[in-house]
Amino acid sequence: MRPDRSFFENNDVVSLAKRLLGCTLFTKFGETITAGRIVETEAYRGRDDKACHAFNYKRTKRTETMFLAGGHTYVYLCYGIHHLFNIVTSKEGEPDAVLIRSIEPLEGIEEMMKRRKINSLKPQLTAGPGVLSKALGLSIKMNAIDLTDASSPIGLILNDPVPDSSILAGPRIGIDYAGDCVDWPWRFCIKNNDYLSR
DNA sequence: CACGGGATCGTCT
DNA sequence: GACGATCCCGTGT
Repeated sequence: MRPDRSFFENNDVVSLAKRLLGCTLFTKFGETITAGRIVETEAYRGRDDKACHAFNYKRTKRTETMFLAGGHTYVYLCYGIHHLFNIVTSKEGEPDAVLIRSIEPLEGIEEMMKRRKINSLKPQLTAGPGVLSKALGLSIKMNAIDLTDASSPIGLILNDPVPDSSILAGPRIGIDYAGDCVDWPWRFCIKNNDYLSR
């Protein structure tokens, strides 16, 4: 089942990034369902994290979404091409988010391959924040959607937590500009999974 | 396998 | 007007 608001309003975005590993992310457009198991995430925290778009509570048109209550989507365009999908966390006014970096395909694999224009099942299908969005049909148009609304086309299913012993932590990707935050080990993945990025 | 570059556009200065 | 929380393909070894 979909977790409720209180799950997402957790103010510890780092532990939530770990908790989201193993959970199922899906989209349902009409009768078309595609889904995957989250295997890689990154935490971003507005309060003190220079890698976060909303660092130091910076409000712009784009970051406004991150200030919404936990449980909303935050989707933005990267390098003009890729739509990166995040889940906003913490209470309204506290701009934290978890970037979903990789999923392992579960359902609607044919549809995902069609969207990706790929004709064989390989990690490249959904391993990476840009390609996973494409596979699930996510785009910037789906910014600020409420995941706790049972009628929303995007949803999360809470599964059993992945034990710490199966989680690998490391520095985040592509944030060279983030000063002393570059080394924070806020990237998490499930050990030995075939669908990890890079 | 490591690398280098091109694609492409919303957002912020 | 510059630049990214990326990806893919080409080249060379």
